[in-house]
Amino acid sequence: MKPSPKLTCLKDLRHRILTMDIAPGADLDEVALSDRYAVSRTPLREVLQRLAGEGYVVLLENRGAKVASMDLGTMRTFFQTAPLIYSSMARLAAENRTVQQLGELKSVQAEFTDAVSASDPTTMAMRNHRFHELIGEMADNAYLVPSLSRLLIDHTRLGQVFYRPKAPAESMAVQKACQQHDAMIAAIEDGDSDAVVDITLQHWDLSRDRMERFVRPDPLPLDVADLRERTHAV
Amino acid sequence: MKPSPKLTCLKDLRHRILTMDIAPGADLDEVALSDRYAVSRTPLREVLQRLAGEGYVVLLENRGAKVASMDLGTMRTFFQTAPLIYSSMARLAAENRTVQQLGELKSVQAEFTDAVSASDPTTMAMRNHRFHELIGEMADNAYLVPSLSRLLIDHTRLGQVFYRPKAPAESMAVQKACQQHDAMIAAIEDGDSDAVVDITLQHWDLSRDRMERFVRPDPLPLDVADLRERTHAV
DNA sequence: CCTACACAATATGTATACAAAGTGTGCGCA
DNA sequence: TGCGCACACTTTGTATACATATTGTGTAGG
Repeated sequence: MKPSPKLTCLKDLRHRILTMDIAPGADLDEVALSDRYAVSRTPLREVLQRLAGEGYVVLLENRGAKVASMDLGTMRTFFQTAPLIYSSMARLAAENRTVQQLGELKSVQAEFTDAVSASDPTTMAMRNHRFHELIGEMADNAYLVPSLSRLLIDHTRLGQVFYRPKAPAESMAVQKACQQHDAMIAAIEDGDSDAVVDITLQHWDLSRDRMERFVRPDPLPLDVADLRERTHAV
Repeated sequence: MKPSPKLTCLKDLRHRILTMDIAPGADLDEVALSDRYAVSRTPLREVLQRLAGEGYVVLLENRGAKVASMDLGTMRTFFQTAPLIYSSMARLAAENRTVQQLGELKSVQAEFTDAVSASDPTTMAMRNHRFHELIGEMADNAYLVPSLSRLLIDHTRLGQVFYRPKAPAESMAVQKACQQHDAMIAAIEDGDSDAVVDITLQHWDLSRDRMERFVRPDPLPLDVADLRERTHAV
């Protein structure tokens, strides 16, 4: 039962896009990719079509595929939309989860914790992605899942910075996020909709703070006296 | 500038699925379709992949494509999700619409009114679809649009009954829906978010009532005495 | 020197032939 | 007669060759 090269290609491209190994907005060359994954252009194009359907890439008529970009407009929309979808999904997950899904969620959370301990940012990001994707599956809502998936693509890409803590405060934030995951699992297991929505929104606030700090970091320290001199110098 | 057969195929399949000319759950034969639209299997398969990405069809590994079904679980989710997405989109549309989009919306609404006057159920359904799709475009939210699109697919299919009025009461309902469209346009033009959300929810309630009546119609009139006799007879 | 057009090079889109997987039928055997 | 296996048939998946569109470059003309 070896996995088909096509499926490998699909999953690897998803992975590389989420980890920004392939940058947002980057052009994808069909022949280069079909060469890399040892499939012909026909199935490769089907993979690209599928990735386009999932929101990972955009297809341009007669001008190939490129990775979905993350411009300012996108980000604005992202911050506007995320809490609505995340909280809706959380509520539905608490109502509709199966025991099997709950087990898988715990398993993924354990793996996530391992990655945190190992300080492996990429693995952390991917397992966090899987964690939230699973909550989407639990919600069992075919209409909302596509929205969640698209949000998670950009969340995971934006959140890379989250898992590469520079300052100790950042490291603490990851710890806290991890605890929130545990609390979410508990609330989902209890079927406590209100609790899981509450924790989810806290989780979002934490994540948003980090991301906004990345987008709009603290200004570099200035030496005012020095600045004044430069002004005169010119 | 003649349209490519591929694009014709894509649009026509969408149309036929929405009008249930191709029934929910129906199997799609690649060779039959590629024959019908005069394209080879390669571009046809790309069309199917794209339709799958949009939620019109589902692709089964090594077992072809079938039109997205509308089972009980789907419908339950549909009724649960529609008001959330519709009202969110309405609010965003009022905030983000461009004047050009507003013009197009008015134009589509005029066409819809024409179809109502002409009592052309299929055209009504398709123009109603386009009307709400446009509101999605106005909302300018790449994360929510896929959810709206999927809801509209099922709404349009389910709502066919809406536009084939049997009783005078049904005909009145269509008139009312038409007026609500006008009210939505006015509210969107004014940028009155609260108003458009309010009207949108009323619009949903109207539509939902009709659809639920279809799903769970009034029971057939019984002659109780007669029923009793039958019971004894057995 | 800049612009515009033409042609070459590259990349995408389509058709067709072939391979592989799935499905149904019929025959043999218990 | 019922079950199971094998083989043929149908359908889907992949590779490759060819057609078409886009892009870059070079040259001629203003």
